[in-house]
Amino acid sequence: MAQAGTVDRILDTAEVLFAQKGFAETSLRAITSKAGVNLAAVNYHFGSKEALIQAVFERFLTPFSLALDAKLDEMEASGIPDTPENVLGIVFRLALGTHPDDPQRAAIFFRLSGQAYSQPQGHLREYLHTHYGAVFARLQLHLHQAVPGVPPMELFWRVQFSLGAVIFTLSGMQSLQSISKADFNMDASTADITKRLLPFLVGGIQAEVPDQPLHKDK
Amino acid sequence: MAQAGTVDRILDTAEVLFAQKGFAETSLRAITSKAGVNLAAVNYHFGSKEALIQAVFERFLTPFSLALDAKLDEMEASGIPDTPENVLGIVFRLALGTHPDDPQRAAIFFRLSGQAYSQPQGHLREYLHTHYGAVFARLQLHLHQAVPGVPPMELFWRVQFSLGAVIFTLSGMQSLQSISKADFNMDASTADITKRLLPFLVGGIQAEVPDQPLHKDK
DNA sequence: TGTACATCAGTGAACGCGCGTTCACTGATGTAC
DNA sequence: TGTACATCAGTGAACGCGCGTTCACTGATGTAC
Repeated sequence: MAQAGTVDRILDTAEVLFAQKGFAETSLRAITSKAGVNLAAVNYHFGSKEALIQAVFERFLTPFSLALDAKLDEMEASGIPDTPENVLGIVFRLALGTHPDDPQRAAIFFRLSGQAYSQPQGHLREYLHTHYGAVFARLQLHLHQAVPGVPPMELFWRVQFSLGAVIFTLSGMQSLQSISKADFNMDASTADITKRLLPFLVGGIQAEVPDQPLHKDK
Repeated sequence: MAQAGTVDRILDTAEVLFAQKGFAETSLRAITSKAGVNLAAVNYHFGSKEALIQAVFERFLTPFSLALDAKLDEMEASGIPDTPENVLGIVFRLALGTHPDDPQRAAIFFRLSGQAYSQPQGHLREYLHTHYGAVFARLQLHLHQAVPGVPPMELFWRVQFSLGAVIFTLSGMQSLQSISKADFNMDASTADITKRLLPFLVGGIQAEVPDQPLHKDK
């Protein structure tokens, strides 16, 4: 990968920097200088910073969604039951990838996912919905079967809450790790944190839905 | 408030814009033009944008932490038990304030809290720890008594996860509301969402802690 | 009471900086005849 | 085989823009003598 082409070097570097600092906070100058390519190369190959972001998404999400589809096939074929642990566990293991100790990978995945939702302009979200909406819907269906007592809309929001917990935590990892170290004298790897996250999210997603109406509906 | 002084007009406007778009995304020109004051007035009265952010925090958090202290006094005096619902409920009601239908207020509170943690430079976090660390520690103590089975460090992380769920959701409210409307044909107010959040967070915080060691410890 | 000076809120214009983007250009490789 | 042209990856420098900040300045109010 040291001698990879310009396009791949840009994508490799951009992926890491975007995950570490976010899209807006990562300048093209930072990417190109770290990648050892000319500043103008990004606009030459991708057309714009926005298009580079989209390309990073595509290169990352395409293999992920294929793997997720395969895992769900496998799950259905072998009769593994739909429980919140199983469904979320699949996503987490895929997000951590084959290198569960690589602190970057899960952060990249969830941070990219999160940016897609919080992006004010819709085009990125629209792109993702078009290309990856089917897998996401399939995942949500399994989750719904795992917690049939939670109405779809409630589940929609709980998935958002979960995404928020994951993204916020992984985004602020550096700060949080130093607090964790100061208060408890203990380091915390990404793998540790995702293992702490799973029970928390499962507890939240399968929580009982209060049956009183939500708000002033007599 | 229409005829308030320059300093208050800046603070009022900055608070709203910071909550809507975040600190980095809100320019001094946006604040001063909306507030109807001169651009240079911010640096004249506060010294820098960073100091303005700190002033917004102070004006918001001082009454909040006083009210929280009072509520915890009240709770202890009247013998209301420490349950996750009660402890989180207090925070939520205070964050929503006296106007539970004001979509801004909760967003301001949680977004400000969140920025304090995710800020890469420590000075803002240090400032908050000095001025509001005591109330926060008291809150965490009550939460610990509400879920005695969860070790302190696990609880620390679960509070982070909760913060993340709240902040991420409220930050992306505009986007999420349009998705919610498109998929379920239903509007969602901030008050609705905080009501959905409470059971989710309670479920997550009181989830059982897996007793197997976390990672490769034999 | 009048005058000189100090203080202070507020202003308009400019400064330097980093940003994404653009543009004219180079040099290597492929293709047509 | 040689020559003219086309294509394309990559480059260095500049562009315009919005940003936070700075600076000289104004005008009103207070204070000293």
